[in-house]
Amino acid sequence: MSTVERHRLIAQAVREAGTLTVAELADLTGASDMTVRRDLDQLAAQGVLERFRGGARTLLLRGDEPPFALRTHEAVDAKRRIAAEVASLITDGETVLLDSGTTCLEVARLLRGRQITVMPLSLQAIGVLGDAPEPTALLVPGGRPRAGEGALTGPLTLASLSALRFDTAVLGCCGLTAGDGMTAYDLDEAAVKKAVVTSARRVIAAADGSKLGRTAHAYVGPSSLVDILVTDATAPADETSALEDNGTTLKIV
Amino acid sequence: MSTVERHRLIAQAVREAGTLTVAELADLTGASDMTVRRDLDQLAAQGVLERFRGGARTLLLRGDEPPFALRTHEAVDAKRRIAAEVASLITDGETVLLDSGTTCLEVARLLRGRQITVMPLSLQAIGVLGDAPEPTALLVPGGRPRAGEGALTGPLTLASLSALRFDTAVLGCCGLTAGDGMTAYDLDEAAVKKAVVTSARRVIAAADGSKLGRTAHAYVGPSSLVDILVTDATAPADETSALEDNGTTLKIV
DNA sequence: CCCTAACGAACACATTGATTGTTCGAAACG
DNA sequence: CGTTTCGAACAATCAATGTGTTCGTTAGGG
Repeated sequence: MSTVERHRLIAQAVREAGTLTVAELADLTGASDMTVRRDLDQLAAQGVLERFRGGARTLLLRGDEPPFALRTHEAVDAKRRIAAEVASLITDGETVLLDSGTTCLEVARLLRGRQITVMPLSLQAIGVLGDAPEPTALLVPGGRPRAGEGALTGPLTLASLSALRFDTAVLGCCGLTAGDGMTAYDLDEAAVKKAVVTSARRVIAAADGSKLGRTAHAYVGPSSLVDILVTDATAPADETSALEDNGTTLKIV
Repeated sequence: MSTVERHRLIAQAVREAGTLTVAELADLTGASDMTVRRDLDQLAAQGVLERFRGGARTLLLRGDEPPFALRTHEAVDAKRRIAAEVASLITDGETVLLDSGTTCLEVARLLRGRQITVMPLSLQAIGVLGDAPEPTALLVPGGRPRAGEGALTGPLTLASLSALRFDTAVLGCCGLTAGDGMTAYDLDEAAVKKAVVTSARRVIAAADGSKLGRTAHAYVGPSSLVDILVTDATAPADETSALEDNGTTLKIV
């Protein structure tokens, strides 16, 4: 078992049980207690759980978004396929806005070296595209990164968005339904997504099936603002057809 | 010999000779020709030199600034000492502007975890501070990164700077003299440095001795806008005393 | 106040990834 | 058309990381 697998296993177990001891987790993972202790320290630093002497307890409430470091390793190949489709929808010469989130980060990797101008809205994507080879042009938006997520938000981000217009925006989202529209976990991020939609002529949403039919806290806008939705086959059929009725073009990979 | 040492050796040799063959460089470095070829490809990608069949020729004119990747490994311990002094001049709770350049990047490393708000003006520094532990707060300026340097410039950067005020700015520079003032190699960077000075209450310049008495192309402003200059003992004494006469406080480490 | 369990530091070991050199077939230049 | 250079592939080497063990220290409970 790799390190990240064990981290996910521990995070999930602690989240479900609420509280677990080091010994229980060592037993569960098959690793030594020292390794479990090191894992718990790392997960605590990521804000996933809280350490106490002898074990750990969860910090994530039900419905909370799992931290970025864990989401990165969930539904990996679905995200990769979705990202590949999104990248293929982008034409050379375009100016592209790239949202934060793990799926969009995967898109960023595929855009390296493409002949486009891209403005990524997360620190991670900036890192990926920061040393991209020619002819890719990078634009950095201002902003304050959300802890753990690296998603840029705030007045500087909104100002950067309002100063520019883009051919295509690639949007990630936490929830998307025909009824409740697009939603995000974080209010500031939702404000950024709203501005993104305003600044872009074409909006591509990249969301694996688990996001469809789900509703998060912060409202972004109606589903009709999504021109193209790229998702995978795990998306519920009733939801996708309802989204299609609202005017969104579907790409299921 | 490490990889970066060999790269520097090759870059310097090609720069001085103008043109060298793979065989000559393999002989010089003691590495195999395959390794030299790989090195040349990497240096060509960095814009240091131009590949041709059988060897490479320099792209750097005399007086040009060597690329970032090479400067990082020059005067390493002087930069580190200067950076340590700069970091010690910054008080907890301050808001700090951090310029681009290799010396300021070293400062960024020392600011990780400090209780400050910091806005770095280069991609590299953003990368270093992007996952800084609490209680460091990061602000990202907008901008277009200069190829190879990662220095953020342009209207978005200027807008971000004009929207904020800072307690302290840490400025790197390419040249600083009492007579010609502060100068940079790049016009856009000079414009950013001007805005930096305007947005900061206190200006600390971090420049190793080689920068003093040197004048580059783009004018930033008179030396009197530097409140504190942190440099090392290789700085020419006549220059430092002239700067001191202009009102700059000296810290020689 | 003491005892026990948990912790963290230090070391050894394994595994992984990066770097380098070699070989060989392909391509470029004269 | 021959020679030289190049690039891909493979194997060897080295560094870095992750893991487990040991042992002295510390925190908390009785």
